[in-house]
Amino acid sequence: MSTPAQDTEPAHRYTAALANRIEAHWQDRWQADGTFEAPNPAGPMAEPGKVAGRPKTYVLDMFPYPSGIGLHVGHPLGYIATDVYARFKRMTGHNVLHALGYDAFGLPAEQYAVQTGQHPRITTEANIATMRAQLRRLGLAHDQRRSVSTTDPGYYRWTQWIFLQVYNSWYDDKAQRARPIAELEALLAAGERPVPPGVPGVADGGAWPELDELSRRRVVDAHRLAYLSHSPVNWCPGLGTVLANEEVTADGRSDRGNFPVFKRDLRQWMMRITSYAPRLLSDLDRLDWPDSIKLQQRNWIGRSEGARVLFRTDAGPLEVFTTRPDTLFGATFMVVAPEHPMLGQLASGAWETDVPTAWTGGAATPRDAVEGYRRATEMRSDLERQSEGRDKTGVFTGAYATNPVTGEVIPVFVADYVLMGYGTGAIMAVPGQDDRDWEFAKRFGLPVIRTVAPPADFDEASGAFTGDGPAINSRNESLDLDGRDVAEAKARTIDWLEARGTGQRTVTYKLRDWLFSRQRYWGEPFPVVYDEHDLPIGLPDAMLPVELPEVDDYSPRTFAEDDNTSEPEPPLARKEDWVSVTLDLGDGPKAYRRETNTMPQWAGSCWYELRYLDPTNTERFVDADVERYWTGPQGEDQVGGVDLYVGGAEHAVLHLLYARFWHKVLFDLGHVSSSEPFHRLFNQGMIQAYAYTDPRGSYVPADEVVEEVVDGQPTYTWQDVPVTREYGKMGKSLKNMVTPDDMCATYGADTFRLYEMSMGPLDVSRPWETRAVVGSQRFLQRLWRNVVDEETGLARVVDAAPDEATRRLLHRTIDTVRADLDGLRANTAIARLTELNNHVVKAGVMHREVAAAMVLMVAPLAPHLAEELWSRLGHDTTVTWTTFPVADPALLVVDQVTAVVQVAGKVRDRLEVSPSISEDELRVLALASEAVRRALEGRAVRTVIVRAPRLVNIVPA
RNA sequence: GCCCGGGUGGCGGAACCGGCAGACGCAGAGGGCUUAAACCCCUCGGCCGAAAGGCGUGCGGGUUCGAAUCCCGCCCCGGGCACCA
Repeated sequence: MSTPAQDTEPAHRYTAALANRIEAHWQDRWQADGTFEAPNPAGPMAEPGKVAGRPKTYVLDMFPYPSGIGLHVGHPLGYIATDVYARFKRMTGHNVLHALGYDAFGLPAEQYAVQTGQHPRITTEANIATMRAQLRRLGLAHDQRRSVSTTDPGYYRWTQWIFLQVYNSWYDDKAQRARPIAELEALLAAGERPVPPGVPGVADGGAWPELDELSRRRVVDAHRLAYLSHSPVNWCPGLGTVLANEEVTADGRSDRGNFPVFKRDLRQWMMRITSYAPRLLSDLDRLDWPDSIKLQQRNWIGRSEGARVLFRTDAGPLEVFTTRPDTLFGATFMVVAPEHPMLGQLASGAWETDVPTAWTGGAATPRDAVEGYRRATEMRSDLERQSEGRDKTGVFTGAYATNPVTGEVIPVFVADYVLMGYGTGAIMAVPGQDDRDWEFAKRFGLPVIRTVAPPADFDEASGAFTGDGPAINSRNESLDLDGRDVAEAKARTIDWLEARGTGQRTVTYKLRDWLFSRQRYWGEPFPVVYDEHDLPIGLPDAMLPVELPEVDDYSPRTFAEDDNTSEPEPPLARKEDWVSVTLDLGDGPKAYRRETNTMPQWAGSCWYELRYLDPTNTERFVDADVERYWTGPQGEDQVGGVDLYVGGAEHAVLHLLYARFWHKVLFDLGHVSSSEPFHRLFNQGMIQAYAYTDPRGSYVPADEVVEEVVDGQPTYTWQDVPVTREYGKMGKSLKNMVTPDDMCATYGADTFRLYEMSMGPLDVSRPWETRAVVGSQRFLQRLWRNVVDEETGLARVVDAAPDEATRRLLHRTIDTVRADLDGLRANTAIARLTELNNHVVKAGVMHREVAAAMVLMVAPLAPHLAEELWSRLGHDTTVTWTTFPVADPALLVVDQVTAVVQVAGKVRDRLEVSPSISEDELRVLALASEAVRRALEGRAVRTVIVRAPRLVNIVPA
């Protein structure tokens, strides 16, 4: 065991030590030669000669976050897959752009920095350096010149610039696109657009010429795609920041940290992503994305067709949204959300005499009841609201409304099962046809009118009937729905409402505007200041970047996780000498206060794929020609965008939705030529791992666990103690972490790459198994030994032409490997290459022609080894730009195939036949088979199915 | 509850449009080389059975000359959404 390997091993065996030497050598060489630098058509990276005549391919990995913990073997899976694909594309004549940068702002960097006591910039830079080194060791063919970091002022300057583009635009619903804000001002001034009602601080009904300067600014601000909103937002005291809807889990906790989240009225920055809901939805059809991701985005955007209907009340018209206008005759009460703006007016009267106490909640007046309910709702976290079960709560407002089709007077309630953020924040309740309304009606003793006839076997006591059926009880003097199905009844009702001006057909989306500010230090500062009126002003481009200032205390102000009375405190607000600033914004030096919130982590990743294209440009975020070349519209569908985007499915509705939104704004404003950022998306699966716990529930080192089969059952022990196996994530605390560094040291980077690619299809999750890695190493060792003499280190290939069988196998392999690599199926490509390699081992001779082709085919997978073998075969050029082998069609034609002979669908014989054999010939041969005669056992033949030349199926009587 | 995926040897997986189930690899068994071991090379290997043969792609049905593959109904696992009117 202690015998040094060198004593017994041949001097030139492909061991981990040799692999590591080869790998270091070629990595240095690639770096010195700039082998993977992709030429641009224009700008500082322009090399028009290299661009011409080559199709382009843009291969992108999801922007990694440089974690302080380091990588485990699961992290590089996607990077290796894109590297294999990118290398293959280079070898088939493409100009390939493949780069990797760092998404380095955000909560984890800040938390890690707080733990280590170092400034986030220092920790972040150290983490990036560590990750670069880890990834460099894998031989990833990235264009290093294009590696950007979101935390670099040269990068976030443009993130701020894009923010200002969004800020300085509005959405023209008629044109269905964003336009510069100056065009809105012109339209307002010309009277071509009315001043909308409801702008805070502006009296309704005023025309533009009558408005003062401040009111005009407020009106314009109310149209911006990035705007300040004073509205209920997700406030997370445990994190000390507000969060976007996408960052809050279904049970009302923060996605990160798992702290409770409260709805609080706060002034925060929002982005008007809702304007883009129709296009974000419909453009999904043009994308080559996994159906599951498209579906998740569709569900998140949540389009619903229905109608808005006005109900008359003493406090004025109360508007509801419903997807079931056909059930209007069954609306026996109404419910408004606790945050509804009309609530105060609705609850202004006194109780009538016979109102049940269940309705009043015991309050003396409707105002008390509603106010108490509203406050109780506010004090509860979303989590509490949900965990209190689905038991409906609410109080009567004391107000009544008139059902527009029946003329009936119905009570109006307030209840938290109606959400202010969706529809109009008010509903008509139809207990007969809606489960939630049914529950509420049962609890408060409200009447139920069925307007859709349920099937005969329907249990009337069981609740609402939400299915389709003929309408009943739905008739007045001018509208008769009875007998109509749901679709027909909906249409007729809407027509009736529209004719009377009490309702209209409409489409509603679940998507909410994007809460864009965070109370964090480690993020992009907003390029915004406030004037003496506390109105925001976007800074001019010339003042960018607004650099993140150095501060003494960058830690977030967090609170007890259930402390919902506290106020968010942005760390930057503590730096008073930075916050107060004197600027000349065109009207002389004046005092301003800076915005102290920072942007969410998603900001930097919303456009990084564009910066890779032109990372050093100081004039524009990306040069127009460069952008058009790499991501411009092309092909029949004219979509454009990144050709292949690989990453995990966890970003389905976060990054992927935000990035699409920003990209569309940039497209509308003419800054990019494609309407979508990512044309093709591929989700790689996760590499998971087994973890083991001892009887006390503590994790034990997974690599020290012994597996034995006892009585046919696998058992696991650690230091003779039985342990329990579980399957899940890989992590330090689970004591099952395996790192790429471990694998490179033990086997070499090429073996590691090959193993990750051979484990299975890229999109499937699977368990990591270190002991299986040796299989990939054996393959590379055999390939090495087939080409190189282990004693001398010299190539041992023969120049003679290979035999016919070998050559045919080679070309069949070339044909399938090409197709497999192009289709991201490296696992099956490797299987075919292994077969060919094993064939050469068995033949005992490696012909130069075969060796060259094999080395080139292996090059995308195991690039260092391929470079070394290519060099030892006498070449002085890199394999990177050498043409991938092409199969000779003549050698793919087989001269003999195996025909299967079945009797009653069971294989009974095999015949070697010509591929051009006729059906009749094959039938005769099959029927003559001795095995067939035996299997027939004297029975007569009823039918013979012949599929020449592969198969015959004989069906006995 | 609703919506997506997915269930194939001891394990990871292959099988492209309905036509040889289990490619390739790991682990295993046997053999060769070796003083010996490792490496390497060869052979075996779904299950039952001595064999002939039978049974086999989560379970139960169906379509078909023929089903891992298509259809219907279940079960289990993974993921997403969830008071969205």
